[in-house]
Amino acid sequence: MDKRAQGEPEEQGGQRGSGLHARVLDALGPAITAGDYPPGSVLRTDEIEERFEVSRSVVREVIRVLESMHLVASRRRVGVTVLPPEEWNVYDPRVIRWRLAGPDRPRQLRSLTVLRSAIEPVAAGLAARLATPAQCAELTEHALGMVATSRGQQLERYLIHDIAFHRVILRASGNEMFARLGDVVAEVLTGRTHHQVMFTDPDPAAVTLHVRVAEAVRERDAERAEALTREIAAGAMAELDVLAP
Amino acid sequence: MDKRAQGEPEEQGGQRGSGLHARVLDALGPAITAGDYPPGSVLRTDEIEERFEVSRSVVREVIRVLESMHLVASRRRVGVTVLPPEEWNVYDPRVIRWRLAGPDRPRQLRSLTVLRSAIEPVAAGLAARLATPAQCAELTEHALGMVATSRGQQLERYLIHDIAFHRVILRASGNEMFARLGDVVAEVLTGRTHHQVMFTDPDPAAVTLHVRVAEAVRERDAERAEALTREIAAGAMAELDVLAP
DNA sequence: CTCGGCAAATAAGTATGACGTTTTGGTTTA
DNA sequence: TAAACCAAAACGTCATACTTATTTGCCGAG
Repeated sequence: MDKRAQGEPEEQGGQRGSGLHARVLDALGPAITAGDYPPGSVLRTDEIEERFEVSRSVVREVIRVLESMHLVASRRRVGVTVLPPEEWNVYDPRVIRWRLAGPDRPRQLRSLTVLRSAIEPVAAGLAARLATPAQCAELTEHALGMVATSRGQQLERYLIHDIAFHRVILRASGNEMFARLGDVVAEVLTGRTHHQVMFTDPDPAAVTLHVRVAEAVRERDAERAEALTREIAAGAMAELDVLAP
Repeated sequence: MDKRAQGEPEEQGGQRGSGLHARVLDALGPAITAGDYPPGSVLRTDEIEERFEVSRSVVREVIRVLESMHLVASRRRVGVTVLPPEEWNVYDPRVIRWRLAGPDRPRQLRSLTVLRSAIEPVAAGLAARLATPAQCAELTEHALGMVATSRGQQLERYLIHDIAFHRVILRASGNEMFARLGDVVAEVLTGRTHHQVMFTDPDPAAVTLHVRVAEAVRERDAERAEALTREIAAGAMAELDVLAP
């Protein structure tokens, strides 16, 4: 057969995974979640095979993965049909990433922010009751880091502390499902920073709130931790109304 | 090769999907989530191949799906290594189902209930602002259905209304991510009913709360809808402390 | 004795051809 | 006209050959 891409450094775009499997998946996944194939459209395996110049093995494995995300359903004699968005496993990190990278980004960002505003306050309340001393220390450290980097064009460093702060809260909640949202929060915060006008420093009020949350957790004041985090969440929602369509 | 399972009705256990792929997946998935293979253990494809008497293709597709759930990671020259629970995609419906069916059930049930207690009040608040008249009607209908079936050993019919009620709230919230938790809630409620002593009728207080939530949503009172749902959630948490280890 | 590189072994990754199975839809027949 | 039947289409499964990355460990240089 024809030799393709034999090792030369022609790494295109921003996908991870260098295998053929990953390459096809990172082409089809985003395309589907972007709505390029409207619900109900059918893909045939041999068509994909031809389009990407890969073998059936690869295509079939990709289809299986897409199927496991409920993006498509494969049926005999009919082909691989694209499922409507309501069916998608919207909690799958890859689906989230794909949608954040596509035209659905604003809507997705809003969904995720609402999700955050529901989860994080409860997580903070739990963290106040369960956080280890080490976690309390981390929390304070990152809150102070946010203060230190909140002025003078240090958004990138600020972002790191911000993400770490929320990650610690989610992990300290002691709930595995909350903990798993750390990546989602990171994605949202990163997206916000990188799409915002890069000249505006973070809202000082938000910074202060983070410090006070760390304080409340350290003092095991669950009520206050929850209430303060709810304020942070409200801020995030308000910010969204300014930025998103 | 040897002919295996050529169509005779030897359907074992409670898994859906009759393909070989589904059969192997429904054997390996539960085993891994149950902890039968401790994190770090390695599975070799040809070993699985032999154990289940299926071909390489099938095994590879199963591995790819397990990999997409972050239950395992496949590396060349090493094999397929089982990942630690912190890595698992705990929002994948199948992972949830598998864990609920295994020894991790109590812990999983607790996680899910905490998740519910964070999400559902916020969802109810949103539903109060966004629910269509039709959804309000559904809500009332199911709340009344719960009342009607709350006495006299009609737990199964009660359960149906209970599930439907929560599903409508989650869908009416207008948030796709909330909506997708409908199945999770259904799973939790079903599990609770079927593991509880089947002779105790539902708590009348909880029933009343549902009726009042429907009322609040119908009257577009977001605050009240949220507060009442928070009470329902608190009840579910309290109930859990009685039932779970 | 240690370090560093080269070579062989190993297991996953990919390609391909053959066959089985289910669904669909048209065609034939009562 | 309606029911039964047959054939084509697409996925599902199997088997096998070959490729590639990674690890292990041997061996020689320092």
